[in-house]
Amino acid sequence: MTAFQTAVCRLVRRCPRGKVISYGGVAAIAGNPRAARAARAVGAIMRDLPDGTDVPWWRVINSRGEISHRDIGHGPAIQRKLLEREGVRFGGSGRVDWERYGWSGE
DNA sequence: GAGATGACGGGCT
DNA sequence: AAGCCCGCCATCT
Repeated sequence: MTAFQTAVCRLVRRCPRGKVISYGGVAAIAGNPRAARAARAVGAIMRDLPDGTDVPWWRVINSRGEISHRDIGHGPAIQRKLLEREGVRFGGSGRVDWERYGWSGE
């Protein structure tokens, strides 16, 4: 475990149910000054999380408020269901209301 | 240490 | 609106 991974995981674990945050946001709150760029690294960490982890990785989405994964097919469906189960509503364009569900680290 | 990689972001077409 | 491209970061080879 690197220091960066530890910081990111600790932060995401604090994200409350029914809330979401962007990859860039995680990097920023985790203390990375180049958040917009470090976002990629955050994604890599989420990707490597094992099943049964205590890190709510599904609450981490892209800056547009949608489930990204760039270009996958069925992966997003699982994440979306997990979020909807917590009360997060998706708009017609498949996006969440950032103002309503966004988390800023409190 | 150099090159490749990708759950990203932002800007341009 | 949808897609493409480029830049940067942490990691892995």
